[in-house]
Amino acid sequence: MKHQNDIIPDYKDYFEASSIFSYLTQDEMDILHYETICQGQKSGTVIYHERSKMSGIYYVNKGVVKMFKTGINNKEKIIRFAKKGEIFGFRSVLSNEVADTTACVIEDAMICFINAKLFTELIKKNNNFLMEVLKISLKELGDANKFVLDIAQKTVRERLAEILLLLKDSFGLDEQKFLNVCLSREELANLVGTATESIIRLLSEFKYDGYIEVYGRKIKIAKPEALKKLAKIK
Amino acid sequence: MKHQNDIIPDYKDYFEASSIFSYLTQDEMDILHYETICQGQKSGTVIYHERSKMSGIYYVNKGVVKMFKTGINNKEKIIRFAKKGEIFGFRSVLSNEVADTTACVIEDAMICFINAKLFTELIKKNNNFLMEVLKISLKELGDANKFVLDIAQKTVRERLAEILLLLKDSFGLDEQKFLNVCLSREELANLVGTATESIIRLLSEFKYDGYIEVYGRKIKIAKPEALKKLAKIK
DNA sequence: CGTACCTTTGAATCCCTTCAAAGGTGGTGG
DNA sequence: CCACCACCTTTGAAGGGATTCAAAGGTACG
Repeated sequence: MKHQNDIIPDYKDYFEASSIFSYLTQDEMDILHYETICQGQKSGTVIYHERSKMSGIYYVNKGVVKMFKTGINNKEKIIRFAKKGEIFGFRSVLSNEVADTTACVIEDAMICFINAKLFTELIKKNNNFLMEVLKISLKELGDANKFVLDIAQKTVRERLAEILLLLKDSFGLDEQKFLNVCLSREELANLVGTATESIIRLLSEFKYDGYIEVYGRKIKIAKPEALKKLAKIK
Repeated sequence: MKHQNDIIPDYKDYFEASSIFSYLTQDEMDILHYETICQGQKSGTVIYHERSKMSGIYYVNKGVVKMFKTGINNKEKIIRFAKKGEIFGFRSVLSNEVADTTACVIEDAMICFINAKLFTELIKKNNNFLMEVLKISLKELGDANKFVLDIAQKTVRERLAEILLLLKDSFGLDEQKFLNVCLSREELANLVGTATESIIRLLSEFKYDGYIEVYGRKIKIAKPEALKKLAKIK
């Protein structure tokens, strides 16, 4: 493994036991470790841009990456996050297309690069591994379709409540019920699909109603049940 | 092959040469033909409902199927269409989840059913076939993400223009430039993600501007370039 | 030929966006 | 260490796109 950074985790720590790579054989794992390039990345770093040609896929060893599409007036729409143990960038590599999202670090991260040749080889040789990539894609597809329904039919208020709960589920809460992820108001807006000002107004409304507490970018989910009701989740 | 219907196409005609099944071996193809159940289905027939357990996947030999999710006030959001040569229902089968959409015939169809056991066996045994299923999923994922951006940032007018062009691309035009698919105003609304009345007003606006011609449910794409400009497609 | 459903049009309302401006915060360099 | 600047957050006000409700006209099918 080629290290390009001073913080070097243990060999075995690069890939989570629960990650998709647990489906590889020992031999394949050895090759993967040898070929993988890991690098620390500061918050704000762009891993790749929309419309750029992809030379491989990425694995998040630590930190958080947001993936967004750029639309009208350069306004971003966050499609999903990639966090510890997850891969990203494989859609473009496997479809042989340029990237359709931009990937940007939002929490200091350790990002591992796996070149396209190796990744496609692993996929072609190892059926179990391929199956797992398919399952990840299907999960993302299900999530995307669900979001399409939400954004088409729910109000901004309902969507914000739902997004807060989704963030709770995917990043978890600390012992004081604070979300384990910090987003700017603009990022929240780009996630919900609305204007920054609307997010600000609604957060202060939720706060007033006692559903959440807000300290800067730290959000405490005080009453998840109330949010759930508000979000009209079945 | 078990026929449950009076119109019986040629053996070899069931599965398009260009379909995903072309990646099967001859042996696999024989088994597939033996196990597949094909049936004519009238427009309006529901193939499966949201939240129902899936016992297999479906192949469209002829006709068109719409797949939609049901949201607030039972309003539908059409997620995609399946037409000749395409499969549907595999997301739920492979994820081992209940259906997250309802599949409903909108143009008299011949639908073939492939039981889950056979489908998963084929997928596990034939890597090329699995790879194709992955590619279909990735295509759908890319489309879904694109739509999420559109619905988050574009106006209804822009989205309608874009949807008309998408319908043109996926169903084609006849020699008089009429869309080769007929949708009710409500279905168009459920596709664009808006109210039926909005679609009616906008269609008449497009008509007034000479971009389209409308005769009942038949829509003629008179000026695709104008629509493209209107849709703000890059 | 009547009924059910689809389409059309009008009017009122509202949710949300946009624009503008002020207040707050953090980081950097002199 | 403080001043300055850039960026983020907040609040107000105005405007508009889209929804909703209501009712009439049209069409298809039994």
